[in-house]
Formats: sequence, C-alpha cells, structure tokens
Amino acid sequence: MAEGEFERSVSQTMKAQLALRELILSGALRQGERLSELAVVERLGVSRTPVRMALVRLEEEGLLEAIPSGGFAVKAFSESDIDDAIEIRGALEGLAARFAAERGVARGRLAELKDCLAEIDALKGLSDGSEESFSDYVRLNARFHALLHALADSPALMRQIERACALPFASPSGFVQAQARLPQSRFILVLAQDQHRCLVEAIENREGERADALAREHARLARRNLRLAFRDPSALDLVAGAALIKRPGRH
Amino acid sequence: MAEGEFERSVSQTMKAQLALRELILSGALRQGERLSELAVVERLGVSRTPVRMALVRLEEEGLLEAIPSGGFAVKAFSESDIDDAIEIRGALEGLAARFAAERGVARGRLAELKDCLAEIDALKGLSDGSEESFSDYVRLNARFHALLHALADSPALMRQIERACALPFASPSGFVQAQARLPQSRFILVLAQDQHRCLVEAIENREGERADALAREHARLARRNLRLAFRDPSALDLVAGAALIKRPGRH
DNA sequence: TTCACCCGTTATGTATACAGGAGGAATACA
DNA sequence: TGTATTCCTCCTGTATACATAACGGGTGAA
Repeated sequence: MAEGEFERSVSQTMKAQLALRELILSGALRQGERLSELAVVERLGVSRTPVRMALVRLEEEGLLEAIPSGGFAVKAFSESDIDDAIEIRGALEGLAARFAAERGVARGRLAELKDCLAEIDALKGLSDGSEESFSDYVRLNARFHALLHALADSPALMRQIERACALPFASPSGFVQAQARLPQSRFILVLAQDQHRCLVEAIENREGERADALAREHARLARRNLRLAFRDPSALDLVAGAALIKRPGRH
Repeated sequence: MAEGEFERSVSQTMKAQLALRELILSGALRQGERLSELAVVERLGVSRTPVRMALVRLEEEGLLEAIPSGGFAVKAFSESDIDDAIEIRGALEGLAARFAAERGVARGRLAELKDCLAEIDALKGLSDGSEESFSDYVRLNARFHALLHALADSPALMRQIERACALPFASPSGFVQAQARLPQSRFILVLAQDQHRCLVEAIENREGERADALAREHARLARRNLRLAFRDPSALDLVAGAALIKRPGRH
C-alpha cells in the first residue's frame, strides 16, 4: 500500500477515530465538552455511522465518557486519576516483567532488548538537550517498553497494558517529550536508563519479584516528571493530552 | 421503572448486547464461529445498527475478536489464557487492596466488608452442599469483591478491574458455581473465607504489601478450581463461558 | 486430479431518513 | 421579579437502502 493511498484505503471509522483522538488530545475539544455527532460529522466530513463507531471506541479507550441521557463528553482527569493510571501501568508492566522472568524468554528476544538499551546509551546528545536526540530517545524508549510488554508472551496481559497506556499521560512515552524542557528532569533520564538495565538483568537472572518491583518503580518516574511539569506550564503543554488534566488553578 | 417495562424501556443496543453475551457465554455460538450481522438480526429481532453497536462493545469486552477482513468471531481461550487472566485480576485486586491499606479507608466501609464476612460465616449449609446456600454464597462473595474493588476509591482502577472481570472465568465468581459440584474443592471455600478475613485485617492494619500478596493468592484459588473442574466435566459446564475454553481433548 | 480463474452471492461498511425524547428559551402567571 | 409551564428545536437512537469487497462454487485447462 502506497503512502498516499492511506487516507483513502483506511476505513472511515478509523479515520474518524484517529481524527477525533487527535482533536481530543490536542485540546481542540475542551474537557467536559459534549460532542454533538452532527458537529463532528461536519468537522470530519464522514457520515454519522462511522462517527458513532469512533465515539464508542474512544469511550472504551477512556478518552470519552457516556452521558446518561445519551451522547458522549470529553473526559477530564484529576492529578490523582493520573497517579492511579501510572500506578496501574506499573502493576501491569510489573506483572509482564515477572512473567518474562519467571517463565523465561528466548535468548534472541532478550538480545533485542539489550540492543535497544545500547542504542539509548549511544545517544550522546541527550544531555546537551538537542531536539533530534530527544525524538530518537522517545522512539527508543517506546520500543523498549513495547519489547518488554511482548516479552510476557501473554495476549490477555498485552491487551490490558494497551488499555492502560491508551491514556497518554499513563503511557511510558507520556512525559518523555516534556523532559526535554525540564533541566531538573534530565537526571531522571539517567535513572530511567539504569532501571531499564536492571530490569533486563532481573529478567535474565529470572528474578521475578525484583523485575516486578523495578517495573513499578520505573513507572513512578512518570509521576515525578508530572510533578515537575506541573511547576513549568511550558513543559506541561508538551505532554500529550495535557488539556484533559483538571487543574485547580485554572478556571 | 416497573419490572415488566424493562424489555421495552431499555435501548435496543443494550438488549442486543445482553442477548448476544448470553448466547456467547452459554455456548449457543461455538468458539471461533463468525457472527453474521444479518443472522443476529434475525435471531434477536433488532436492526443492524444496534447489533453492530453490541458487537463492537463485546469485542472491547474481550468476548469477540475482530476478523481482519471484517466482522467478528467468537473468541476462544486456552488454559494459559485463563491462567493469565486470573493472574491479571489478582494483580489489579492486589493493587486495589494495597491502595485501600496504604491510603486508609473510612471505618464505615470496612464495617460493610466485615458484615459481608459475617454473613458468609453464617451460611451453615455450605458444607452440606445445599443449593440455596451456594447461591447465597455466590451473591455474598460477589458483594465482598465489589466492596473490595470500591474500597480503593479509584475510578481508573475500578475500570480496569471491571474489564479484567468481563471474562467470566477470570471473575471472582467464575468458578464458585462449579465448586458446589466438586467435593474436593469444598475445602477451597474455607481457605477463601480465611483469605477474605486476612485481607480485611491487612487493610485495617494498613499493611499494603500483605494485602496485595493476599489478594493475588486469593485470585489463584480460581486457578485451583479450574484445575479441579477440568477433571470433572459436569462441574466445568457450570462455569460461565466454559464453551469458550479451548480443550485439546475435544475436537 | 489438481490448480487457477471467474463470476455470483452475500456480508460488511457507509450514508441517510425518521421518530422519540431531552434541553433550553420564551411566555404566562403568581 | 421569580417561578412554573409550554413549546420548539436539536440531538440521539434506530431502521434501512446502497455500494463495495470478500467468500465460495463452478468451470476450464494443465
């Protein structure tokens, strides 16, 4: 399939889902705002049926909530909602790491993980704050976590993890972009990479409990980044879905 | 709303969802079977739109899987899929118990849990195997777990737990019905109730790690019940959704 | 006999029409 | 002026019609 054909070949439902998700995460739709189907139809140029489909899926995804009297509204998240979502991801990634450690994994797959670590180590520009290094880091970090999730070799767990990561600020990549703007959180990158290394080591040594604990603690780095980002609004705006966060200070 | 009006007042989508779920769990639709929308329309008497809605929701629920070329098929689960689903529930309930323990809960809500325990203790007929005692136990056990989930006071976690319990054999009540038929698994009831008590105690004493470990181990009782039920087909048929389980023995 | 291709049937994806109901504005009354 | 009521508008839920793509049967050739 050629690149240019993508927009035409993909289903209208998928198009609506992607476009709506983008509108929600970018903050184009305000939190709590009710989504009129007709308005979305006009905005996206697809008919009501695929729009409805997309709305249902985005509700399951957690970005929308059903209004009792019918229809959907953009969800809003408090700081403790985010904390919990991160903790949930930690618990699930912890379980994945534990599965990998206790059940064992093929040598080749562990090598992939180690390659990923080495590539991150090779990113020398990170501490200089260059933009391209950071986007590389974002990509590699996402890949590391994807490999880790797959390592558990459990479709059910994979499903639940994907669900947990659907909330952008709960995903492993959620706050990484913001870190580029926060000098204080550069240090966290070093911690994160060391945790990555320890995690792989724990899995290799089949230390399930240790792998679990490390994965949980690793997820909690996202909470620290969140705290730092709250102090620096320009960084917070780099977080995907920041518009969904309920902030007491703002009206 | 009067009882009799239920069928008329509820939306067609909900009707279709409930009816389809029942058809799937009861085994009226075979695992792997593709669901033709038109066939469902004829069977349920509602039009394609609500049927499609229900199909999408049941896919998100995990009972159906999307076929790449379009449409949906009834999902099938291997023994290890079920094991994993139970372990995932354990991890999430463990997190809920940990939240409750570490963050503390109001005295009144703990009292509700204790009342529930006392009611289970009061079921004298359990060891005799009387049917009505068992259905009472099923109800009380479900209530205990619902109270426990709510104790964490975390909407995000509640959501994930509900999702995990959507698979009937992963839910806390999944194998309880089957236990009535299995003399060997009666003993498990005693263990379960003791774990319930220890769990409440741990939460009360704010022992987060202990509460977590207990909840996980408690979930694993479901695995033991599954193993026992596999040996006794008449008990396995009492498990909701047993028809979805892939069994190497059966063709 | 087996494989490949073609064509008809059927199912899904999409669009749209219609009905019932919720929500808001305007008006009448206290 | 405040409140209740009524009416109107818009929206959602549902049904159905249409187009396109998939699946299977059948026929032909190797």
